[in-house]
Amino acid sequence: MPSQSIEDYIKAIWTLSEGKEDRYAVSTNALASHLVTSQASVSEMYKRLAEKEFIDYVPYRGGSLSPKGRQLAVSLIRKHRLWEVFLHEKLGFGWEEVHDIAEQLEHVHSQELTKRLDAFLDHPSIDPHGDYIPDADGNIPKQRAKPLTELSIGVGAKVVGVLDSNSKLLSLLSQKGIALGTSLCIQSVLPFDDSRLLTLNGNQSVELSYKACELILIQENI
Amino acid sequence: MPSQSIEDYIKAIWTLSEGKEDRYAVSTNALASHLVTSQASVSEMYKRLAEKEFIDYVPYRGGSLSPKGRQLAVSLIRKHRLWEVFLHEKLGFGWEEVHDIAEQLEHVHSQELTKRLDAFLDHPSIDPHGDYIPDADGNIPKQRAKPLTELSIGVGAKVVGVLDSNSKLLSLLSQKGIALGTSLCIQSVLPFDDSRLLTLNGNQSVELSYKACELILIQENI
DNA sequence: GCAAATATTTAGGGTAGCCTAAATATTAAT
DNA sequence: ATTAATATTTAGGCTACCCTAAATATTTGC
Repeated sequence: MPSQSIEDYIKAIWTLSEGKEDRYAVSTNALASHLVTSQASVSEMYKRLAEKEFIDYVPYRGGSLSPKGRQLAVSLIRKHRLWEVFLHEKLGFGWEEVHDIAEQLEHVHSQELTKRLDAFLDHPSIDPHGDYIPDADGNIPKQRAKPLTELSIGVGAKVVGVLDSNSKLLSLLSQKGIALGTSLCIQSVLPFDDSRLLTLNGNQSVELSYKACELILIQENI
Repeated sequence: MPSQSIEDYIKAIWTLSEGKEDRYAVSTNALASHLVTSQASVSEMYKRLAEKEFIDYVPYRGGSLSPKGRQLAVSLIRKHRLWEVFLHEKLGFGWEEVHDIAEQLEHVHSQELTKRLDAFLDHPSIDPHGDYIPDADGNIPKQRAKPLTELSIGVGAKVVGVLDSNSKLLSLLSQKGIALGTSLCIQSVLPFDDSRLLTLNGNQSVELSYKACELILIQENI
């Protein structure tokens, strides 16, 4: 059973190499500052992780997840996000509060627990921050959700998250009737300030500033 | 934040001194065999725990929980038992499966989580094994539930647990209509084999062997 | 292409836990 | 009241992490 510390490192390497090419090597420096620890500790841990075959490590070149490492990382991400859904949906925590608690819960070892939790939550595919939850086989859409500012006019899409847990943004959105899962489409882009005029759920019309649109993550309908 | 190891020790001391007088000192030996560790480790840890004021420790005389230690122990027991209820009631785990997972979950630090979990579960007072769950202030009935064999004829009581997670016993009980929370009273004790003739919930009559009665925990009505 | 800047590793040390074996205290038995 | 048995602590050592400071690689800027 990997220690909590090892799990934290593996998850951090995964996070820092997300979106990068396969076998992207994370530098000692980047990992140290992400984990708020010393470079010496990372260097030491890289050796341990390589020894246990969680990463491929070439001194001075950083570490990249091995298949075994990626599997561990993804299972941690899966657990983390499932717990976030639980905390938000079932216990009523705000999406800005769930992270720290999920950070602890993700280290609980029990495949059966993860399976049952997933079923209890009705097999969710996104967490309260709009991040995709890897499925039981570790598959996760690599296509990142994109900000609303990058959506073309007339293309249907669904809100899958926000890039900011700032509660002011959240209250603005709820005021406008925008929430996770809301279907929308851009009617037009207003002149001068680039505000978007949106159609929500096929009927309601609302206007949203460029500043807010930048922080809303959407997924285009297929 | 106390380490997981410290929490395990404190909980073990609490467990071993349950039912004993206040400030009962647990011997090094007893604790070592309970935790399946060496006596030397316990001796060492006793010093650390005393230093941090979780216990009172007199060398060669064992350790007893301080108020601070008892508070930590009870909060762990509370979390453990609440998680057990969650795993059993919400995720459908059998009562024999919940212990090991709850053992991990109890170490998650978040008072708010405990509070919300408690509310989500509707403030349960006993766990799937029939053990009392300490309330938010750490109060827990000291009066242990007693086996049905010790209940006097004609005295009303409520089933609060079983002493065996054997599934055969459980299916026997469900067949007879006995479950956690069932109110009952002993009508009579049959000759020769000491089987009990019970009245369930004020109406239904069933017979139960001495062997089964020994394993059923009840609490007398007040 | 080489010096300066930067990144990384090694050296040397620390703490929390764990262990076994040896030393010492306590308790029990005659 | 000694001795024998048992319980407990101390001594000495191990691993997994963590740290700072020093040494060494690599990269960058001219």
